[in-house]
Amino acid sequence: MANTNESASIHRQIEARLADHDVRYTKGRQRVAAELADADGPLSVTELTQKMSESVPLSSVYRTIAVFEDAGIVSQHLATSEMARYELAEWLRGHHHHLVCIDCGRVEDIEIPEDIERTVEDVVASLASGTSFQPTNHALEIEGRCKECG
Amino acid sequence: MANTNESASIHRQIEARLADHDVRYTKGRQRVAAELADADGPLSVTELTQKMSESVPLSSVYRTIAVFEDAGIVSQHLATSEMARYELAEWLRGHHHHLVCIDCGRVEDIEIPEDIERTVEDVVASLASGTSFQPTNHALEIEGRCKECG
DNA sequence: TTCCTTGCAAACGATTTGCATTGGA
DNA sequence: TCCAATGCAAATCGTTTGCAAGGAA
Repeated sequence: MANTNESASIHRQIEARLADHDVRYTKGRQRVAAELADADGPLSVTELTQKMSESVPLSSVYRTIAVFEDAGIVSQHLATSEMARYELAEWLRGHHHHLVCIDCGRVEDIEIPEDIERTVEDVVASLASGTSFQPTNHALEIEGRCKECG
Repeated sequence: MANTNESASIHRQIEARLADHDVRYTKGRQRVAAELADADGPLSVTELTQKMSESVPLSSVYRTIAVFEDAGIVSQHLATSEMARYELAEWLRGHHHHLVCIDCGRVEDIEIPEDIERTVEDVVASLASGTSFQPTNHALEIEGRCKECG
């Protein structure tokens, strides 16, 4: 994700998506997008703000996140945390899952081999088949202790 | 879970666990536990309070939840919601997963056949094997549209 | 000029906490 | 009696919003 080409491509896609929603891709929004694209896991608005060198009011970052969420550019991470954390949506960063440290709270993205992913999808499909629930997405969150807290 | 015997057993287990933590199983706490045992999905403190006939201050329910969480009796549901939702811990209600409606927000427990569960565990194990992350638990959240919102 | 965007401060809502009172062992 | 548990009100803290100033088309 630190790759320059990928990053440029992501920015272009975000710009296009925002254009569809008739909103501008301003510098402030670009900065937030850059941090999200660079992150290795979902970030809270506070973390996001701290990572941005120049001082930006929290409310502006909140508004940017709201615009992004509305346009489907970011999604909120499933968590038990007191603070919401956000990451680029799947169509931008690819399907992935999370390792959540139960001690320090750190969340790390994890990519999962295609064959295993297919297995998970089979599981989801077979679970839903008995019900009238129509699945559109799934999240496999793995809790445990990370390297540092191990 | 509406079964009386099961329910009685759960209360006994909770009482014992609380005793281990040197806290009493008071009437207020029993009422909260009863609602949780009766629920078919995780509940917010507000929902919990509303379900309890007699009026109880929110702060008391919050405190009960805090005590329960501390004793490992309830756990907080993984969510993107603005309000935290709680359910009885796994050792009390068994391992299960969730169907989350992306329209109405309703969360429903889903039990998963043993062979499929084993598959999920294999997936988790194989994902963690490459890392220094030590998994202790996992959650498979299935998002989609429920019967009513379908 | 015309709107969208931003900053600042105030408002909100979920959750927590201080303190005095109640109640169980 | 003694300390945990509770009710109430005030405090916190993440998040949202009103409004006026700034900026792009």
